[in-house]
Amino acid sequence: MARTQGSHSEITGPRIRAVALELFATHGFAAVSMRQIAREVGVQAGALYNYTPDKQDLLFTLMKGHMDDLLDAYDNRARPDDIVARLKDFVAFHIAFHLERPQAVFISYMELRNLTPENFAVIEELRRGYEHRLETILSEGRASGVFDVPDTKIATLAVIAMLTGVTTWYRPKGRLSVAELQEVYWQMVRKSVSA
Amino acid sequence: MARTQGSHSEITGPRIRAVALELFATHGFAAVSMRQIAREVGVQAGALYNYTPDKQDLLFTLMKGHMDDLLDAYDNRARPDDIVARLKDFVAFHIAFHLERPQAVFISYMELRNLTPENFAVIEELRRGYEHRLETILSEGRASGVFDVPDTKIATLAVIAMLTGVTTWYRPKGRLSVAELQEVYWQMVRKSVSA
DNA sequence: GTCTATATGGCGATAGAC
DNA sequence: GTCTATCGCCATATAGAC
Repeated sequence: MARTQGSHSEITGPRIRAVALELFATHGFAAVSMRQIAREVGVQAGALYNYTPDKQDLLFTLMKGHMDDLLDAYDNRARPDDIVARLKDFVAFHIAFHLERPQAVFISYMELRNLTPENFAVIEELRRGYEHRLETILSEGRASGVFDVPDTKIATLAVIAMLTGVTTWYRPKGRLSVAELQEVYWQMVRKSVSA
Repeated sequence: MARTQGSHSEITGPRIRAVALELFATHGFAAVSMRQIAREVGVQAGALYNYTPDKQDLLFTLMKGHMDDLLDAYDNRARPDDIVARLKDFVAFHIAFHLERPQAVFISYMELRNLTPENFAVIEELRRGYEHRLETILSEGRASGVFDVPDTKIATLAVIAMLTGVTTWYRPKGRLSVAELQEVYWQMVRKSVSA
């Protein structure tokens, strides 16, 4: 198929997002320029605007995509009937998912304040939806007497904060495998909410 | 005492740091300009350089001061003999200290990547020192059979991540008092490391 | 779809008058 | 100690040629 010289519509778009993800995660949204992204992609700065209306939209697209992936991945898992097993599954899922995409996780936690209010509201709503899935597990378990937590809302946030913390220090070459990490964290979470 | 017109050496320095703290926490280091800081302080941009050699030093001073305050405050507390009481004290201290200065906490976690490598190393060392204080508690408790944690290093990071998480959602006008929060988190931490 | 060129404005930091 | 003025540079985004 004949192609205009230098034209790569199917390649350049994803490349731009991949480069932006990497650069935003490393240096921060505000510290990265469109020229820097263009240089890394291998085009001139003006060409970026064929793919994104502006820099803000580039950030929003990355964060929205990450949250959609997170919710889709969780909702498409087999959901154990047993409530303890369901909590264990959540812990394992959260750790594995977050360790697989550290850059997207980093951006989604650090760059919230660089979103416009409208975009922030969208991401915030998705994040709350994810938290709600864990809170439902804790509430059900408490109702049936398996879990004992003074406040399911706080317990939800506490567990998620604890689990997400792994992304700040985990290195693939490290002492523990992901499976071992999942087990260590599961024991701590299990005990922290146990009756 | 006679004073040169417009000269305020004892006031301007602290004012600059207070304004920078506020603006860095709200918008991020990279997104805040020296002109913005100067405008908020009420001086011209050039005058800032009587107090700081550059923007980087302003950030480092804020972060270093925060870490020094944290370690001083912790080390100047009465330290309970009982190991469980010592862990409970750590939990209460960490929550109270962090909730009292949300902006400094925010900067210290979010702006690490905007430090020069030399400055980063200094902050990192202080942070490790703080973590070490908790790890010592967990190790002693495990040795005496009071705590059961598979890995004191991971347990340390997990507990700190969980506790620091309160700063991302706590609002002074909220449903729970700081004392109630301390109690809720203490119950979760206590159980998570219990034998 | 990508290029070059440019409009428009802000940046960190410094010099020298007062 | 603060001011005004400025250096040299980079920013986002757009226009129009190819």
